[in-house]
Amino acid sequence: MKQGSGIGVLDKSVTVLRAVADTPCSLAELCVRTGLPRATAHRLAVGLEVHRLLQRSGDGRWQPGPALGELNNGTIDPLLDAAATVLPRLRDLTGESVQLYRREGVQRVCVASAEPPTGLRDTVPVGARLAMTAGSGAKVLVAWADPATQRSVLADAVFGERVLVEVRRRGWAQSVAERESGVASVSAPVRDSAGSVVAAVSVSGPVERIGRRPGVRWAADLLAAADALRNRL
Amino acid sequence: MKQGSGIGVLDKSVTVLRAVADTPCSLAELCVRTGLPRATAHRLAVGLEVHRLLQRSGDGRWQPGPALGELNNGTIDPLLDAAATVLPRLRDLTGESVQLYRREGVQRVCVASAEPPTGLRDTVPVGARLAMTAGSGAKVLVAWADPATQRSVLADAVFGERVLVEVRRRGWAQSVAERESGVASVSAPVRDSAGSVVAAVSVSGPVERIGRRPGVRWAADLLAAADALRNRL
DNA sequence: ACGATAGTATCATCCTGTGAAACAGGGTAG
DNA sequence: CTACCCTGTTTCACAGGATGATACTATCGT
Repeated sequence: MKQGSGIGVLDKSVTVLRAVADTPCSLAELCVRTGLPRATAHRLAVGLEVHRLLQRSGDGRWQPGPALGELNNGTIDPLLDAAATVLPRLRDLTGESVQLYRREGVQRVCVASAEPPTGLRDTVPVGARLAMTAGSGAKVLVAWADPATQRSVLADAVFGERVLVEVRRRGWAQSVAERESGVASVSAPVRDSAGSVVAAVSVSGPVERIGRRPGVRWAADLLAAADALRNRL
Repeated sequence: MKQGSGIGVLDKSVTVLRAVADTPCSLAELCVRTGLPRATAHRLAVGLEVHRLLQRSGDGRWQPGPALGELNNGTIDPLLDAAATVLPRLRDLTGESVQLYRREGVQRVCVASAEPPTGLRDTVPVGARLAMTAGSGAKVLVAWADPATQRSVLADAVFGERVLVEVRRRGWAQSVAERESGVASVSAPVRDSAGSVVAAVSVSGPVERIGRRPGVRWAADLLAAADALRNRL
């Protein structure tokens, strides 16, 4: 899946920004998260700092800078605002990684995430584009998509129309090793006040730990989180 | 004043982002605002669009993209949030350009702006760093700065300690052709709930139109705007 | 039909960004 | 106290990426 614009420096810079979006980190950790050599990661991070897109905390860790809010002309996305408190709470409750996805055409984008600080865990960087052909978040977003999008996606999806009917009936979806080997997840739709599905909130983690039916454990918590998000829109 | 990081593509990309932060624009206008050749402006804008840092409105104009909010980990700056409504209102009331500045060391940064759509007007791009040695915004930020910063700035400023005493007494500052020839401005401090000055809000425009004593006309409106900002912090 | 303007694509050229290596500083184990 | 490891920062030869003039396409106004 195309993640780059074709402009190397821009692509790497965005990789760096995404790497610290969820959690601040040291330069060494930034190299790990981005895959960049230390000299390159350092040069780009300092460059972004000059433009106030990144800043360093007191202990030297890299984190998002104030210009991100300024370049947005003060526009606050209420869903992201709500996600900033709801996702960490769901992560703490479940002990697993949590993501929020939005549909964009026949792809989905991770627009917010919260993950446990240590241990084996599923990491989806903010900004990452994923296919809509696999995974519980995809099932949810497709289940409530327009018919044209459904037809387009189902042509290549690992699930079929029957699964989508079930997702709409049950109100949530789960998957095992669909998007990624060894990972299971469960997702629920986030609706706006008009009832339209505007995002999907997901809990994901290794199959060995969360089992093949994570919905049994966490559907109620997920639906509560989805409601909390909806109530803030 | 150093505005660049030394990484050409990053610097140009940020120039593009800043150019559309306040008001969306066409590609042609983007070239004017950034000074970039059309091929370069187009390539960078499309690259930023791929990363969702820019997006195109229905009529093809470039505007901030959703990733800016996402990369910020949902962090909302209440001052910028408040500025998004207060600054446009002040611009409409005065008919002139309005800016919000924050102090950063011995410089100030324009963190929000609102300007009239047409005609002769003072443009300060969001993200621009200005000196603290001239201009009404500088006077306000220095007047309430710590003594060390005051001493450092006053060594090179076009105003002296006496001016700062007067600014603190009066509660606002004005200037004529200090930061820029032909431009006059008036500024007021924005305080937080503890009473500390956290920003300066300014009205600026051509001297011929707003006169050499813009404070007479707009000090009351400015102070009201500063209060409106403070009440949202 | 024509000219102007805007958006998009191409590609020869040259300048920029890369990243291995070196350096400096701090922390820790022996 | 010394040696080693790790982290952050800087340097610079070189490879490759970004530039921007130009061409192309589409739309609009006269």
